[in-house]
Amino acid sequence: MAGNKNHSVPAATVPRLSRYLRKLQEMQSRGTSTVSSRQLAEAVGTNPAQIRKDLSYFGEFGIRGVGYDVASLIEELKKCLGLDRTWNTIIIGAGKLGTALARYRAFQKQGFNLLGMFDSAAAVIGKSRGVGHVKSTDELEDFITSNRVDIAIITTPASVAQELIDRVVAAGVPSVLNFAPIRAHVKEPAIVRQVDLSTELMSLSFYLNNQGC
Amino acid sequence: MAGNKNHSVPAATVPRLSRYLRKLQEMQSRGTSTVSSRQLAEAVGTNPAQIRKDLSYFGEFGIRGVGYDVASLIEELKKCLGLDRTWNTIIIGAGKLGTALARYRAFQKQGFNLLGMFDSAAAVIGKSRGVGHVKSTDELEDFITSNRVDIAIITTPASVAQELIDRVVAAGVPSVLNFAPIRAHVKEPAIVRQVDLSTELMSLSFYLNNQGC
DNA sequence: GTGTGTGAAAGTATTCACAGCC
DNA sequence: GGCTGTGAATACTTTCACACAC
Repeated sequence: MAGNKNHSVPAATVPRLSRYLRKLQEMQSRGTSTVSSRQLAEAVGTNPAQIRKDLSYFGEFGIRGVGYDVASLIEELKKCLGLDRTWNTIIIGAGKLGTALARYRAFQKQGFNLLGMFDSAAAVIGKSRGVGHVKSTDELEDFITSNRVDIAIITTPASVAQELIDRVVAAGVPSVLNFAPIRAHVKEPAIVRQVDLSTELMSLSFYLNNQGC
Repeated sequence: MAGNKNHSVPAATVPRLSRYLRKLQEMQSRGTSTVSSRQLAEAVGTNPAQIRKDLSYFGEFGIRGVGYDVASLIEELKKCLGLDRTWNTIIIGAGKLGTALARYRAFQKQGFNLLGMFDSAAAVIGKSRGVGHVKSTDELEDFITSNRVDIAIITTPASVAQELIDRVVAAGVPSVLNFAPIRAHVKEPAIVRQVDLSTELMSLSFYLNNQGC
């Protein structure tokens, strides 16, 4: 069986695949060569049937009575997740958070290639922030036109985030990872994901506060 | 495992409440005093029924035929989310990301009070990182014993994250917000939430790659 | 025997649609 | 007229349980 289309893959499955991948890579580095759905489920904190069901959307990767070969399951998952290629990224916002991400080289190893950083503050433009010089946001459109940019990572203040997202999407960037504390919107067919510190803190607050309201 | 959750509020509702709150605060600062579920839904990108259903788990906050009073809905949501009080936090890991979070004062305004930062590297201990001096992780247990710490924010490398989480939870911290790229586990009744950059990037990769696998 | 792959069942979440109130 | 609050309906997700392969 070949050519599963991913519009039938449940949205909830996708982030789990990346957690399976990470755990499998960790197991591989410790010398594990075979794993059952039960062992992997234990390691990532889920149910074995969840894992088998998730994998079943993409193919049959296991051997009955045995389990999964760690190395080949890693390869399959990377293929499913589109990690058998390189994605070009830019970071917009060269503050502390943007700089932290630029210097976080771990994801370069997974195929995310940081092409450049942009900021609007004269004080940081031209400075080195782990990936060449910081460019002016004025140059965004030109840069996107002459380089394939797959993912724009937004680490600007909330006040300018949506405007910058609109600009990069209009210039042709197909996806956005937004760290600014706004609910960003993009025009179809572009896609956006949010990383939202304050929502996570407030969720903790809710569960800590379990006699309130 | 037996997961005893708060009341009967769906887990999916909780993070949405914080997004409603953020948008309402933004609307209030622009002078809006009344809002209908349709207007709020439009602003946050969801369905009006979703909002009414989410709010209905906590009470009846609206006026039929009119909508919601922005100011009083803000107050109600803050109460529901436990934001009518102060939560004490610490940051463990004084690298770029930890420092970025420490300097991000926006969440101080929502009632999250940063008590201190901890690191294990001699080079940063004692340095100023936006909130007094960075303390040694050796002092964690003493600090937690003598100060009420509600939330530990983990911004360390993956290799030491789970060990530090185990230590702070054992010392009595009831909740953890983990930025390290591991799937952290905590012993009941402590709670943990993950902010996972690489999972988000890989999810984008999956959807960008829509003819793969 | 062991463990996968998968329909069916159970459990959650979202959306509809309308009664009731302003 | 408008809009909320909510049971009912739909859609989605997880878990069960067992046929089947090793």
